[in-house]
Parts: sequence; structure tokens; C-alpha cells
Amino acid sequence: MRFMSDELAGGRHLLTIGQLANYAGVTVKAVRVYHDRDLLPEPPRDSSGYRRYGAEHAIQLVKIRTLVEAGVPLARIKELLGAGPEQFAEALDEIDRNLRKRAEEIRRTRQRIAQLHSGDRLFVSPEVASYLQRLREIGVSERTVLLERDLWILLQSVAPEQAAAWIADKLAAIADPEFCTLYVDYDAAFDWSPNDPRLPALAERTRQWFTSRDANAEAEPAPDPTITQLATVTAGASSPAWARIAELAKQTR
Amino acid sequence: MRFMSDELAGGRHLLTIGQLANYAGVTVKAVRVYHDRDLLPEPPRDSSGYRRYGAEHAIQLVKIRTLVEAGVPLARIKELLGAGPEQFAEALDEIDRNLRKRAEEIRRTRQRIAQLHSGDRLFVSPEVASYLQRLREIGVSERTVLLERDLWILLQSVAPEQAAAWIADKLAAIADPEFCTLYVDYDAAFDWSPNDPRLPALAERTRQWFTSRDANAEAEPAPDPTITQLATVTAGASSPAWARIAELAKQTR
DNA sequence: ACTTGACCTTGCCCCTGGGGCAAGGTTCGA
DNA sequence: TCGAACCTTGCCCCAGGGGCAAGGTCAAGT
Repeated sequence: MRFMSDELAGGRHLLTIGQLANYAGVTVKAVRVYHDRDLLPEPPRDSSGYRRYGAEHAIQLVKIRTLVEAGVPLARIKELLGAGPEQFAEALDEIDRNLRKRAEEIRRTRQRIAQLHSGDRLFVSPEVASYLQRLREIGVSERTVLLERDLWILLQSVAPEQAAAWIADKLAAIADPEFCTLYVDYDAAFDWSPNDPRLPALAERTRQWFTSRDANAEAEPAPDPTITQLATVTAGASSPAWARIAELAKQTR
Repeated sequence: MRFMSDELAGGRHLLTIGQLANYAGVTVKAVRVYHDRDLLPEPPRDSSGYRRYGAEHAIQLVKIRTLVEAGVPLARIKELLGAGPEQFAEALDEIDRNLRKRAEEIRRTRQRIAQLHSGDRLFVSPEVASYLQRLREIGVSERTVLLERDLWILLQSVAPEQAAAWIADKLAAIADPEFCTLYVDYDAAFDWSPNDPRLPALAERTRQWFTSRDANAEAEPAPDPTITQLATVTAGASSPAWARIAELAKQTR
């Protein structure tokens, strides 16, 4: 009969790779990878070629696992274990800062995931989101609101700064009750025939609203042709009546 | 002169891959990977072969990025985007649970990292850690404490359950002042010559302490030969005097 | 009309941190 | 003495892209 301690008598290295891995809570494969990467020194082998580990390896392995769990890349761990204690302490500080940052990111991601559930706050800027919300509140149809949303998405992608300037303008406009009724009437006109007799009046009211606004505002924000055309073209593409209004507005101007 | 909107007039797809990627906060490469993985439909191409995206792609891409950031594998994301809304909601719940779990893990990892800074609480069980702490408090040399620590590490790796039983025993013993003075004397004897005349007396006191303890305890915990041998052999390997004491104790028994 | 720089295209190989499997050799407990 | 549970090396595979090559295209300035 043999005791395990008979094997130990010869030296301080008695753990098999499986025992070591189990102790540290890692897989056998991981231990071998750490050997390959020179993070953990290769221990002596016993007579049959098995690796035999001692307490010093166990300690080192727990350090490695702790750093790995903290998200430190293996190459960096190798540097750290070889460095002096003051660099090590400094590195630990930085690792802790990273961990805190990651916790914060998880917090934000959780909020995002919750918003993914419903709503479009995720796809547009907060300003645009509240603009869309106002549209819904004054009774604009969901179809038109979604059309607006898509327009803003495109706008923010193509020219984020001009989109920001324009949305500020729109947020101001929607505080005006006259603009609201005008918008609601536009919404209703979506399905009208392009020959509907009510269209010229709507175009005229639109023209008047813009005129009075431009009179009040001293320096109107430069009306970038790209963006205004983008808006009209996109809108016109979905509703023939809206396209007709744009045409009428151009003629009277 | 051409306006960007001239290109748009033909359809609703106007973003280049770079604009799209920039809007969603991902790299161009990532967008192409999502095409390869069938997460994001391939948009139409313009006359020169460039991909041209619309708002619907932007929305889809933001969803994808949000899920990717939450750590959802691409294959799973593909399933989710194709599934019905109730499965989607269910999946979001599970993802959120995972995120919370990860936040908790980060909290624990931060504590571990802090302990890595100094101390050996990471390498042994809490019971062993407090035992080692007691040894330091009664004045045992650091060298011997480290020797004990390494022994416990090996013990916990080879036979965790017996180590747990033994440490309970040791924690009881160290409450006995007689055991403490005995331990401190052992510590001092580490460097003695194996022929030192004080050794037999020390061996005799050891024998007596064990005898009286065994008399008090009715059922002594099965003295596993593997473990006791491990202890004696490991200890004896580092100090000839200790080896001599073990030999003396064996003779008198 | 030409150039320059920023984009776009496809294709291929590279990285991390291991997992899985093959094809053996070893040791343990009954 | 046998089967289960170890151990050994070696090789290929995965996600989620990054980097680079070798081109084609576009807008602006001169």
C-alpha cells in the first residue's frame, strides 16, 4: 500500500494539474495555456511525465485567475507578474478604475435594453424624441409621426449638426398653437387627392405662417437647400397631396 | 451643381455605409460582418456598387449594437430579431438578468483585486486565514507562518474536506494557551541543531499535550495517515530539528 | 484636366482565450 | 486485472471583429 505522502517525501511538488486547476477554479486547459503564454512556470515532471505543482504555483495561479476575471489580457498579466511591487500596485489601481467604468457601462446598457422594449428614444436624439412626443400629443397620426422619425434619423446620419440646429427650430415652432393646427391639417391632407380644392388654401396658410415667423425672427437660421429639399422630397414621395402643396408653395413664392 | 437630395429623390436609401456606421456608433467593418451574419439585410446598391441605406437599416443597426453591447452573441441576436414580440420581451428580461449578474460579478472581482494587493486571504479558506492571523498574533515568525500557509494550500488542493475538518481542530487548539506556547517554542526550535539537548523535552511536552487533548475529546477526528504524514514530511523537509522531534515522538509513542 | 484625400469594394489572414477531440500513456480503487 | 478517471501532445474550431492589400469612386481645389 502506498500513501500519497510517499510521493511528497521527495519534494514540495505534489499536485497534479487537475488538482491545481480545481483548487484555483480554472480548467486544466487554461493552466496549460498559461504555461504556453509563460504566465505560470512549468513545474517539474514526475517519473511518468505528469506535471507536479507546489503551493507557489497555486498562489500564482490564483493571482492569474483573479486578474483574468478582472478582464486583464494575458499579455498584460505577464508584465504585471514580472514587475515590481509599486508598478503592480499602480496597475491594480488602474484595473480597479476599469472595473468601475465597466460597471457604469453595464448600468447604462441596462437602461438601453429597457428602452429597446418599446419607443424610439433609442434611435433619435432626446430633442427629436420630445418633438415626436409633442406631435403625438397634439393628435398627429402615428403614420406621420413615423415618417417624421425616419426623416430625422436620415438627417442625423447625413448632417448631425444641421439636424441639431433644425430640431431646435422645430421645438420652438411647435410651441406655437398656429403651427400645431397647421401640422394637424397637413396630417389630415396626407390622403387627399392632389387635385383636392382645399389644397391651395392650406398652401397659402403655410406660406403666411413662414412669412410671419421670418418677420419675428431677426436672423433666420440659414435655410440649407440640401436639407429643405431632403424634407420636401422625402415627404412628397409618400403623399401626392403633400407634393402638390410643395409645388403650390413654390409658385406663390 | 448637384444636391445630395437629387440622389434621394429616387428612393429612401441614401446613407453610405460610413454614415450609417457613424450614426450607430459602430465601425464599417462591423456593419459588413452583420451583413455576413444575416443580422442586417443587404441594402440596394447605387450605380457604382456602393451600399445605400435607409432609416429602417439605421433602426435595425442600433438595435443590434445595443444587444451586442449587452453581451448577446450575434447568433442569438439573429434569432431575437426574427422572433415575435413576446419572445423578444422575454429574451430582454433574461438579458437584463444576465447584466445584473455581471454587475454583481464585477463587484466581487473588485473586492478580490483589492485583496490581491497584500495578504493571503485569497489563497486559503477564511478559516485558515484566521488561523494564520492568530499565529502571527501570538508571535510566530513570518517564515513559519508562510510554511503553514503553503501546507494548507496543498492540503486544500489534495483533500479539501479533510482540510476543512483539520482546520476546525486547529482553530480549537489555538484557543488553548498551552498549545500557543508549545507552537512558539517549536517556531524557535526551527534553527536548532538536530542534536540540541533541549529537543527531547520539547518532544515530551508535545506528546503530553496530544495525550491530554485526546483524553478530553471523546471521539478524536480520525487521524488520517496521509495528512499527518504530509504534515510531518513537509515540515521535516525544511528543518532538521523538527524532523528530529518527529522521530523522538515516534519512539516514545 | 489633373491631383489629392477621403470613401467605398472584396478578400484574406490575424488576434484572444480558450473548447473539443483524437490518440495515446498512467494510476487508482475494487 | 479491469475500468474509470487521470494525464500527455497536437491539431482544428469558435466569436467578433482588426488590419492590410489592391483596387474603384467621389468631391474639391487648382
